[in-house]
Amino acid sequence: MAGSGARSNTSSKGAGKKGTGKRGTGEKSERILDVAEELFALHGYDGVTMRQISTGAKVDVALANYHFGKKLDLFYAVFNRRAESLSNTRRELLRENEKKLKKGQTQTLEQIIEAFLLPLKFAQESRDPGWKNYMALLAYVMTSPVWNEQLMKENFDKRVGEFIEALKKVFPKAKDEEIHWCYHYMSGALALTFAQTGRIDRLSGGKCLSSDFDAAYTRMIPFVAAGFREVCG
Amino acid sequence: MAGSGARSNTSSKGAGKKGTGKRGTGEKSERILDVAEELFALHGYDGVTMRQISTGAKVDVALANYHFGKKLDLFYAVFNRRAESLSNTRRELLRENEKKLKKGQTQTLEQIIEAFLLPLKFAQESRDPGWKNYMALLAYVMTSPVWNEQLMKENFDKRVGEFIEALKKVFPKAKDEEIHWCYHYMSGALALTFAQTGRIDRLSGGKCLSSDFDAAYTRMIPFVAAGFREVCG
DNA sequence: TTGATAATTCAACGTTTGTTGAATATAGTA
DNA sequence: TACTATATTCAACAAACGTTGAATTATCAA
Repeated sequence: MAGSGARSNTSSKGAGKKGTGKRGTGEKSERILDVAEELFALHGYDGVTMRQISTGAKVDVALANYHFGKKLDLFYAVFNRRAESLSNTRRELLRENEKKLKKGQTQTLEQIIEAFLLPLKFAQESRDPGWKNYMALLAYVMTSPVWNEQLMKENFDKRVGEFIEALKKVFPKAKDEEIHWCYHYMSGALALTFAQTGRIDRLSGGKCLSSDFDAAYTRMIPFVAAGFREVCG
Repeated sequence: MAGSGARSNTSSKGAGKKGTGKRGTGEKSERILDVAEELFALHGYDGVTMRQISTGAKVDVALANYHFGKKLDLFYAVFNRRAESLSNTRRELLRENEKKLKKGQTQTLEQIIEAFLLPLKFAQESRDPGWKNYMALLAYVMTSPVWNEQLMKENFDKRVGEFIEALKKVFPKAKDEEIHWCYHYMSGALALTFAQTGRIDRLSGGKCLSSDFDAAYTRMIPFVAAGFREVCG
C-alpha cells in the first residue's frame, strides 16, 4: 500500500523519514509552511484550520498531514524553522562583540542591547517577507500563557540567559530582580513591535508605522538603555 | 411560543430586551461572563468553545446564546464589561492630578505615568480575581493584529490620546514620533506584564513572579520615565 | 522499460462546532 | 388562583473540523 509515509503515530515531531527522501523540504512543503506561518501569526493556533492552510498553499488538505503529521506538529515545524537561525545570529553577534574587546574591558550597555536587537532587525528587513510573519508569530508565542513555556524554553531561553549574564557584568551591583524586570520590559516592547497591530499608526495619525521596524529599533536602544541605567545603575 | 428572548438576528451587541428584564445581569449570566473571561484570556477567542464555557459555568450550552447572542457577541460583552470602569478610573486620576497643580505648573512625567498605571495596579490587586483574568485578556487583545483595532479603538484609544497630550506638555520640543514610539514601548512592557506568561519566573529562577504586579509596577515607572527623558528630552 | 519509493490527490470517517426551536421551570403581577 | 414574561434546559440540526486509507501520479535508479 502507499501513503505509509510520515504519519506520526502519536505526536512525534521529526516525522520519521525512511531512507533518502527528506520530508518537508519540497516546494509544496515550504509553501505549506509559509502559509501556515502567516495564518498562525495572524489568527493564532486555534484560529486557523488545516483547510485554510492547504487552500492558501494550493495543495490538498491531506498533504500537510502527510509531510508534517498532526496540526500541532505543523505548528511546531513552523515555529522551529526560523528559530535556530535567529538564535545563532544572536549568539554570533554577542561573541563578536566580546572578541573585539581588549583585556579587562566589558561591553557597553548599548552594545549588548544592539547585539540582542540587531538580528531581529535583520529578520524584519530581510527580502524574505516570511520573516515578518515569523516575528509576528513570535510575538504571539511570547505573549501567550499556553505556548510560552513549551516553545520559548526550548528555543530561546538559553540565549537570553547569556544576554542577562552580559548585563550583570555591566551592572555588578544590581540585584537580579532589577535586571530581570528590566529585561522583561524590553521584551514586552519588542513583542508589541513584532505583533504589528497597527495601533501606533492609528494613535499617531500615521506619523509612525507598525511596519517601520527601523524607526522602532533606533529609538528602542536609547530608551531601554536609559531605563536599565535608572533601575540597575 | 417561548424562548423568543435575546436572540440577536444578525450580530447586534445590545441584545434587544423587551421591557423590564435586563439580560446578562443574573447570577448565571455573570458566571458565564467570568468563565468566558478566564478562558478567552488563556486560549484566545478561537481556542474556547461555547461548551467549555457553559460547562465551566455549570449551565446549559444554550444559555450563553440566550443571554448574549452569538459567540462573538459574548466575547464583546466580556471585553466591554470592565473596559469602561477601567477607562474612567484612569481619567479621574489624570484630572485629579491636574487639579492639584498651581497655575502655570505642569505635571511631572512620573505623575503622568503613575496616573496611567495606577488603575491597572488596582485592578490586578483587586479582591475580584476576575480582574487578573481581564488584564490577561487585555494583553491578548492588545497584541492581536485582528482584535486590536475593533476593540482598543472604541474602548481605550481616546483616553490614550489624552495621556499623550499630557506627555507633549512635558516635552514641548519633542517630535510626535518620539513620544508615540516611547508610549509604544511602555504599552508593550505593560501588555507582557498583564499576559502573565510565567516566563520571568522561569528566567529568573523564581526570583521574580509574573503574578507580582506590584514589583513590576514600582520598577516600571522609573524605567519608562528614564526612557522618555532620553528619547524625548 | 521496469520496479520501487515518494509525493500528491481523492473520498470519506467520526467528532465537535455554533446555533436554534421547542419544551419546561421559575418568578412576578393582577 | 390564573396569566405572562422571563429564565433555563432538552434535543437536535447542518456545517466544519482534523485525520486517514486507498488510489493516483511523479521521481529516479537499475
